[in-house]
Amino acid sequence: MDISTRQDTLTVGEAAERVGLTTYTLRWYEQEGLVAPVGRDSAGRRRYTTGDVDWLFLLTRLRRTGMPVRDMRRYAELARQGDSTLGARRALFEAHRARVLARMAELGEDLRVLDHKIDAYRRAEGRCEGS
Amino acid sequence: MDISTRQDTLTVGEAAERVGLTTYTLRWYEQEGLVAPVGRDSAGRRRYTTGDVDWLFLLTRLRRTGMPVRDMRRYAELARQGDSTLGARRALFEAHRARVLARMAELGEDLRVLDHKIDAYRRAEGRCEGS
DNA sequence: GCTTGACTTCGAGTGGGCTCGAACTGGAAG
DNA sequence: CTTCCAGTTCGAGCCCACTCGAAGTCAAGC
Repeated sequence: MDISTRQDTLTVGEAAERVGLTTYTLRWYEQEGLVAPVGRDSAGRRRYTTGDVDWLFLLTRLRRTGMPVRDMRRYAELARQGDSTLGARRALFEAHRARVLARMAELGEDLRVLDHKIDAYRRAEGRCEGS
Repeated sequence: MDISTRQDTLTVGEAAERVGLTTYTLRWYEQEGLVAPVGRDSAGRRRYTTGDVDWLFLLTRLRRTGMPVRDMRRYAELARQGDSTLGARRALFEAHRARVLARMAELGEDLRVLDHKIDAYRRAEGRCEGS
């Protein structure tokens, strides 16, 4: 309907909004090699395909789970090399999965410490009530 | 038995090892007001009491659960003000607890994305097996 | 045809959390 | 008495992940 949305591609601003990153960050990711060079329109402006946006979304999940940008770059390089790296990519994800699980377990333990502390505060408040 | 461990206090190096931080970080925490000024021996060296170490341990849990140093400082300030801030400190912990829970939920979702991806890689590897 | 606003590149700046080097001091072991 | 080690202070430096300002370009709307 709107000629500007024709062709199923998004501008950097639109893509940024979709994936929850800023336009600055999107350009920086490309520059850092986390994203393969994005297609351009006749005026040299980036046009993000659905595939590009999916890739960016995946990157945000990796990032959010604590993967360093360095490792994301390595992953992106593997992906660009095609099917021969499928095994390596899976291994990378499995290793990362294990780290995320460990992190969750750690958070669970830390949560128990917080709970104990909250309890201690409740008891202390009870004792100080009348003072 | 060892005269140097007399008095139940630890040097900065020992304390660092116990809580899993570096001596640099321990001094920096003190400088940043995350830790009240630590007692000194006759030569001006820090001596960490059991209480100091417990406090440091708690700080490491807060840090590990993603609390910014800024908030840890605020918490330390409250603690230094005594019992009148018990309620505020509990509130701070409860708010933080909620954030940690949210973070864990988020990690759980992200984990599902990772699992789907691992699955996709497995299937792709199966398909490429003979090539 | 002019204005507006989102885009472009480039390099510099920011904020968080440490991390370190330099120069010095003091107590314990040989 | 000397050597050594672990401490002291101070300010500077580092790494990460963005974040931004400046100067310019271009297409669309009025």
